[in-house]
Amino acid sequence: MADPTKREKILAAAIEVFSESGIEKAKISDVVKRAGVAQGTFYLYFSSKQSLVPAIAEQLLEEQFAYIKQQITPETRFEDQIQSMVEATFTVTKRYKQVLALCYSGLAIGGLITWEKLYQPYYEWVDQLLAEAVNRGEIRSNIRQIRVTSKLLIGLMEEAAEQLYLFDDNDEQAEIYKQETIEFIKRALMK
Amino acid sequence: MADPTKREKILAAAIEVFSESGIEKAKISDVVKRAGVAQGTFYLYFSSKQSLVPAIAEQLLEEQFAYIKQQITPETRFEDQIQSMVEATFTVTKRYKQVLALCYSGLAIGGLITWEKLYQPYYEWVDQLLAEAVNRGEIRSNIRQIRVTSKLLIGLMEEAAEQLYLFDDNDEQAEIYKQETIEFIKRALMK
Amino acid sequence: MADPTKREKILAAAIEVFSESGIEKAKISDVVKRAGVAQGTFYLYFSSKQSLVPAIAEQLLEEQFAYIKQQITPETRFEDQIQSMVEATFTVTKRYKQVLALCYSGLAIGGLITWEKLYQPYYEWVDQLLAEAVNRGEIRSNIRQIRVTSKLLIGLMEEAAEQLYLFDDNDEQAEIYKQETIEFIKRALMK
Amino acid sequence: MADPTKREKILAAAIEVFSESGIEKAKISDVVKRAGVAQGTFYLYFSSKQSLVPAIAEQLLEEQFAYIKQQITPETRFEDQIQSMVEATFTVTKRYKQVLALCYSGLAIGGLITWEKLYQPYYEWVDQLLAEAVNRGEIRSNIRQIRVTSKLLIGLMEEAAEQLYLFDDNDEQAEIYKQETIEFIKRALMK
DNA sequence: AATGAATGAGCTTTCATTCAT
DNA sequence: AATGAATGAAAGCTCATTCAT
Repeated sequence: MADPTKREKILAAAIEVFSESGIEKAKISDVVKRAGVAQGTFYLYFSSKQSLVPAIAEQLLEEQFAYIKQQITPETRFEDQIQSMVEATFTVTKRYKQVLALCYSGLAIGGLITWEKLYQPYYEWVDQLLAEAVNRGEIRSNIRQIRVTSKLLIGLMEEAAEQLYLFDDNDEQAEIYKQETIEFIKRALMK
Repeated sequence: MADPTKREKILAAAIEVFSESGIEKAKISDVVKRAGVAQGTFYLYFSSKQSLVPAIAEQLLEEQFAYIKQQITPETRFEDQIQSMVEATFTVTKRYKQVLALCYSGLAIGGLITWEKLYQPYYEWVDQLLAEAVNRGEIRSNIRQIRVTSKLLIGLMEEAAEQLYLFDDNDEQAEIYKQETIEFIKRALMK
Repeated sequence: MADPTKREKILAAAIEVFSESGIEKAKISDVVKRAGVAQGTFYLYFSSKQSLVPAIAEQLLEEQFAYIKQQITPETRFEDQIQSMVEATFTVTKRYKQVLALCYSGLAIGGLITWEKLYQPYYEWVDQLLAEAVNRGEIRSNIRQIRVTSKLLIGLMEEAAEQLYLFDDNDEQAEIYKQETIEFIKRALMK
Repeated sequence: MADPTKREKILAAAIEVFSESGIEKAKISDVVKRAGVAQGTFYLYFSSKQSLVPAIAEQLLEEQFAYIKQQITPETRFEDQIQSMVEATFTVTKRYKQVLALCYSGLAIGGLITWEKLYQPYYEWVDQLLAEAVNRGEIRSNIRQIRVTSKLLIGLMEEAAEQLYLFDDNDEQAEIYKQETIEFIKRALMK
């Protein structure tokens, strides 16, 4: 970690280039050009083109998670928390839609375990949110395994946002998607 | 469609090779070798390597959709239909887990529209299922837009199955995942 | 061996290029340019740049051995045979001096066994020559192991020729080198 | 020669690395790592990677020559001297077999003259040995040019040792190789 | 329709060398 | 004298695609 700046420059450039060209078409030569470093410098910080993908995914998920956490107030009602989470998920998905698809595809190729590991803190955080809501009596208590529900919850929100922004790419429908998702979740979980 | 047999051989070989090697590493030369045709023959049936992906996806989705449709009886209660759909989705996902991730990634790169189009009949079919259930008074009638709900429904089931088979890859947990998914959906939609 | 012509073209070009540039500096791109084939074609006939070296060595040794064999009459006296062999060795070494050094160095890197294998027929042929001369009573019969003597004999002739053409590169001294070598061998072996 | 210690460390490391990896594969970065100096330090003592080869060769030949000289007593009979020289040559070749092939190949590429120059003192020393033996009437006096005979003599001994240790690599045959070589030389030169 | 040898653009990666500190 | 991060040219090799047969 001699010079964090340089690694970061490369990573940032890589996110841009990968977004624009897709992972297959992206050339390291473009990445380094945009990062303003020499070709060889790339290999001081990353072992290969492939090894960029987890690094990008990590950064993205971290930003994403940080943003969502920051939007949620722990003390509020679960109902409001859901609304905030959905809003946050849609916001973040919109911002990173290109790269998210990319990461998904990049990791699908060989790094499913990595992906799972990166989501771990997010899962744990939602686990806790759910557990507290159960304790407060806000949501049903017949959940067999909280982790599974957390995954369904997160999966559903992301699925909805991806449907909207990746496939429909229709911002006018945003409200409908969000409301339907919130309603879906609230009914599925709340008493 | 002069010689359906040859096209099908290539497609089947491609599904195998793509599953084994991933989309990037897969070589046309391996596909044709396994299909038992010459290198050039490939280009009589497909315009490029890329063009294989939608073709694979199409075939897979068709099989998948056919299987699910066949499992569902139109006259039964929505509750039973959900159960059957979840079962079917898990079954199909398990069978094609490798290739599904692949297709997802392959299409994510450049063909999101295609993907959407391929899902069209599936969406329509679920739309109708939901509409009938609304008519029968089995599920809530405050659904703003049926298509959005269909997407959420399908997305949730696939998400759950993928979580189970792609990430956890833990067949013992299957029952828990299924039950939780069914419970989730029933509560979300039924009166 | 679909098209021997193309492989041969590449091999011939490689011998030229390798002679001019040395093995390290030689570029495959130059080889194919001179051979008049595409870059990729090279890899249809050779698996790598490295794999050219044994192929070149093989061809060279074959030519060399063929030439030497053709110069020697089996029925003549051993004394005359030695003279012819030395002459032939010097002739051939002179002709291929560039590439011989090259092969020697190229094989020294990783393929000593190959080198030994390529010499096998030459060794056997000299073995026989010596055996016959022993039978005819022309050379001393206290040779412990004919193969060792064959190797010494061949090694000495090549060493002498290489000294002359690679290091001294002085054609005026040729006669002296040859005469001394012949004298050396005759005394060493003949009764 | 500001800091002989550092130069020597690099040289010693280079001999090791070159022996293990061969000259092409050997990396300066490995050499400096093993020498325990920084990458840039290398270029304070050597102008390039290529320039290492003559330096290595020089050191090796010096050691080799020193060892051989030390084994030979000037006053003894030529017959005994030959025996000692052959023994010494085999010993040294065995010890340095890896690096010798390497040097040979390394110099073959571009530095034949260097190689010749490095051998100069060895040639001169053998010249003198032979001259003295002629004077003492131990070997035949019809040698046309002593230098040529010295080269043949040295070449033959090294050739034999290399055959044994580089190609056969069969220590059991050592005695046969040595005896045959000694016999060969004695007959070739002695009255 | 079928073949498969030939193509060649273009990629990643390596590593000797430099130079600011 | 010493460092080691940074450089960037250079090359081996791959593989989707073409085309003469």
